[in-house]
Amino acid sequence: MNAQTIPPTPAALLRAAGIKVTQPRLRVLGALRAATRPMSHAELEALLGDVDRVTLYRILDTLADHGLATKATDVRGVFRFSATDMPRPHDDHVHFRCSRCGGVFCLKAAPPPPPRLPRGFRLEEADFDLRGVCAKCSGRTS
Amino acid sequence: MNAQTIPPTPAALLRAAGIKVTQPRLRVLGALRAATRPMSHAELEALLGDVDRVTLYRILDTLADHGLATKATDVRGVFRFSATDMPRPHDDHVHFRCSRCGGVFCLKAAPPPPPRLPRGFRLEEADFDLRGVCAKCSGRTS
DNA sequence: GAGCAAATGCAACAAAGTTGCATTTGCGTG
DNA sequence: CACGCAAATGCAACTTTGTTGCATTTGCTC
Repeated sequence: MNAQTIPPTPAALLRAAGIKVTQPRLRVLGALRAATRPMSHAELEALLGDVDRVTLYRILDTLADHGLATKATDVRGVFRFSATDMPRPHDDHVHFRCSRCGGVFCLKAAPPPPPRLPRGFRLEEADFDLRGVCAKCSGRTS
Repeated sequence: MNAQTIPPTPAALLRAAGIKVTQPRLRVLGALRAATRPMSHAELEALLGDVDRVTLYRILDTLADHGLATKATDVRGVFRFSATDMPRPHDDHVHFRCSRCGGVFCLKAAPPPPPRLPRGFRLEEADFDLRGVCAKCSGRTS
């Protein structure tokens, strides 16, 4: 029980989680831990090259099920995964989505304090999602 | 300039917007104005029966472009349309999405006041979107 | 009523996921 | 070390949500 400053290898993490150590899983977990922001399935697929689409979906779900990754949906409703215990810079956020051009703007405003949740609910992430018309689009009346 | 208490017919609205009055448009706008909540493409398609999928998408976009409908994305990222100037009961909202079972819970808490927007931005809707684990899912450790 | 642009309908495609099934692989056991 | 079995992978196919191209039909103006 000595303090570990060396980050655990993907293989050690998989073993510790009690799931088989396979080549695809090592690559996915490695990529996830190397990433600086939550990654979508499409991004990981492009990054890893030749992993099977379905296998990648399943590996990501498995990692999330065993606590090695966090699964969250982004503003567009697309799943994004990040390695657990990795620092996540863009976590809580205020977004503005332009309903005309579809652009997403990240506002610098701090997200408001979350309301009290019903008993048993555990908060993990919060997005304050605003929609309207951005400066550029509100210029042209269309 | 006399006060109109009679709601305008879909046909009158289409004409006023300067777009052609067609059968599919009348049906879509009618359904939208009869609906009590923002409708997804799939819901409208089921409701209307035999409108072409693509035509329905295009009609909805046309109505939105001409101010007769409002296009917004729901929590899942799916477009929802509502007739403009119709009362929309579920507009501003606090949602909690369970990252494990995917369930959406509508919290009774009032949405927080929106932050100040950059110049030129016009706010139309706001969602305070929380994610985490719901009471039922946090029961079973899995 | 004729002509033309606009709108519709159809086929096809794209992105994001899911499901079923056959094959391969990890790994505990002898 | 090799054997066997469950677990993981890879492939094909299908779903949902949305978009694009093109031929045909329809609304509206003259």
